[in-house]
Amino acid sequence: MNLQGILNKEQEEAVLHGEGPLLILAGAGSGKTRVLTYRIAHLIADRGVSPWNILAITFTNKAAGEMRERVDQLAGFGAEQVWVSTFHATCVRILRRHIDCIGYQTNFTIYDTDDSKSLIRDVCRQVGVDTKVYKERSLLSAISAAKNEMITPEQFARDAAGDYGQEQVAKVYQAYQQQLYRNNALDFDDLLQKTVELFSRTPEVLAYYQERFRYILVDEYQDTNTVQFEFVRLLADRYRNLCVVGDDDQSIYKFRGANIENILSFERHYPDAKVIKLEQNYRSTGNILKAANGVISNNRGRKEKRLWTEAEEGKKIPLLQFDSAYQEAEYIVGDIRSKVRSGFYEYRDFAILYRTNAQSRLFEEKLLLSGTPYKIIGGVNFYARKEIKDLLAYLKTVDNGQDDLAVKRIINVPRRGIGNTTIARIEEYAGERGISFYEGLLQAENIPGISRAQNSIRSFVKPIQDARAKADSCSVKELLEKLIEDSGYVRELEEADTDEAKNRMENIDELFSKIAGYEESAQEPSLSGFLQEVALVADVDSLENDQNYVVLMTLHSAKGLEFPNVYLTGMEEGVFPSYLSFAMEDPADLEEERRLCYVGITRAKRELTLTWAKMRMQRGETQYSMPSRFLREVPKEVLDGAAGERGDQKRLEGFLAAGGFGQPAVFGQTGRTGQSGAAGQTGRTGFSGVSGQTGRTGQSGAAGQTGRNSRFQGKYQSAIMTGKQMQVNKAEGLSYGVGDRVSHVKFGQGTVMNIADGGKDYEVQVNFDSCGVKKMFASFAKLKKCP
DNA sequence: CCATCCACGTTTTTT
DNA sequence: ACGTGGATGG
Repeated sequence: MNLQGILNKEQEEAVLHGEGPLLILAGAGSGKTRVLTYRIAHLIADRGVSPWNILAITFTNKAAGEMRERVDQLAGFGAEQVWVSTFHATCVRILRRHIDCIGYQTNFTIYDTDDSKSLIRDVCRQVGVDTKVYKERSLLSAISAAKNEMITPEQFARDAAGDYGQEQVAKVYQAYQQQLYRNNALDFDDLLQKTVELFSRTPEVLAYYQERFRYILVDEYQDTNTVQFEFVRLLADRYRNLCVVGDDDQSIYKFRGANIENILSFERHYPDAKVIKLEQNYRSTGNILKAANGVISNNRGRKEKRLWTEAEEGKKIPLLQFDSAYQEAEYIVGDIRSKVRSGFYEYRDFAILYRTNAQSRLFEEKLLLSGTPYKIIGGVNFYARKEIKDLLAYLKTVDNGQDDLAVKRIINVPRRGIGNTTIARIEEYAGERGISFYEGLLQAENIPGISRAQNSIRSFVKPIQDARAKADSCSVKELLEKLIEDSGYVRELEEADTDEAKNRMENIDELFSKIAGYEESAQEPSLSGFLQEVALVADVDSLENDQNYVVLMTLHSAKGLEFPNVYLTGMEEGVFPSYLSFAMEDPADLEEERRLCYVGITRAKRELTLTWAKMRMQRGETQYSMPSRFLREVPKEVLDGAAGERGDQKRLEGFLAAGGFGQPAVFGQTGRTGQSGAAGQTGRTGFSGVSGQTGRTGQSGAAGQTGRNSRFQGKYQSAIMTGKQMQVNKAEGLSYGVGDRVSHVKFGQGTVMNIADGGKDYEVQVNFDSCGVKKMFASFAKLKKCP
């Protein structure tokens, strides 16, 4: 493979490294993914390593997907044999084959955090621990921490002896683990922990995987916790061809067990390890890098390194002060719009970053008001929504009746008149006989004291038994269709006829699209396969590069991403750094916040804007804050002098005087035209040409919809309330009209019959070739116009 | 058994 | 401010 001119000296050295342990300390933007992918390609092409013998591990599905793509491109034929996946997915794959060696069944279900919490609640009731004294959340994090440190319930109990509080936790931990086992379920931590247990207890299984994975590469190594480290260590033990890439300055997950020591002490574990530092940054301008270096250099206990770049200095960094968070949001949205209007940037070039999810609210409001397309990453996960969890519980029950939690979740959803008393009786009956809750239901006639519920139980069990009978011959889609029909789930929602019910229906439709997507892409689609995939997806994974919208997310979610324009917002003492990080007196917590700041700054390629507000609402209270200490740590010479001190006021005034956006005066103007003001604006400035957004911009002015600012605001407020992520704004307009041919992921092609303005969205009526007329919401249906 | 009301607790997040 | 979950009364 010819690497000439593609890599710098250090990168090349890392790529060409032969056998043995290798630690790559890769600063932000130094091309670590490039090094990893080229290294894989090099191993295959130049060293004759079989792709089959390579394992590449990442933390997120998105990172895995990206690496997969790049490896496939680079390494060409055979590349698909390389195992590229997340820690958790890797473990699931191994456990599905071998977990029977340690007593579980291979069709185990995976519990998410919500499931774990419910289980903890149940368990606390069982063992008589008061959840008012011992909160589920803290119990769960104690248990999770124990699992990450590979402390078994028995060992935990031993260590806890004498400490009443710890003894209670130990009791819960033990019972929790037992119940998981009975439910044939694993929580997220178990996936790692059980794999390590499997390796330790069955040397032949370990030997198989050691032999299989002769070359192991781990990305984001600074985020590994103790179990993950142990997992990697065991796998690599035989051939010692372990290559890890990480940046101790970007370790931001200590709170969930990431052990920064893993990277700092790699050389201790592998004294013969080769260490390569990548310090040349290819992402950001000189000023942005200086800011990042300035901030991070305040941390102690880090590996010394200094990012440098050959790139130009770039623009100075505006540091803007606002009286309120409201104005901060207004300014930023206006700034984005004017930069887009200038024609030099598109919406997708901007990211608004903040410390906590709650801060997204104000930005969302302003973006909606101005008709700017945006996407919020994070917040409530799609798969964490009630209706979705309900339906998945139905599917889980069909797939694996041993999951008591899933069964109990839906036994009375929709309402069947099965209450706590009945459930307790069944639990008791099943407990005595050592059978699962669902098996108990099947024998309901034998259970005394629940005669009145007999019919209800039958009406719950029947649809599930029917579905089971068909599970092998039916697609997942057909199975779920039948289940929601027979169980009356959708009927209940239809009858409710509220906005909320409508929203849920849309989410259910979305779930069907996901199922359709799965069944198309999977090699051998199956119910278990679908449930497994769904259990391991996150929200960041849904970030699509080809969509044109402003992205909003927490600093944590932003790691690994880059944007031409970044706004680092809410830079206030108490917000960022979070008050919790200095209330606890552990200086390590503050250092983690500082790393977070470093991560935020280094996301920016061309322009970075730092903002803070003197006043903002937090938890219903007005809070006044001082500027963040991190702002002081940014070297003065890279800050935009004109923007400092009073400069920001000037800018703001200038901006507003120039017509800005969003203020009542502007709305009055646009409203008057009766058509759509913002559309006129965007049209004039060549917005549609630049953005590549099709769409009749004539529809795009949200302001044009109503003349009255307040009414308009109310309408959009309700859209915010629903919590639905408006990936495609109504305000963006539709790319199709009545009579056009369109296609839909699930229903295929059809003809648009009608488009009605449904308030916060368009309701589109389409006559599909395959299944007739359907009504759907435009923002959700993602209809594509057929050429 | 179910609907309604009040109190509580709110970082960050993957999987 | 806001949603969740437990207690309470019908």
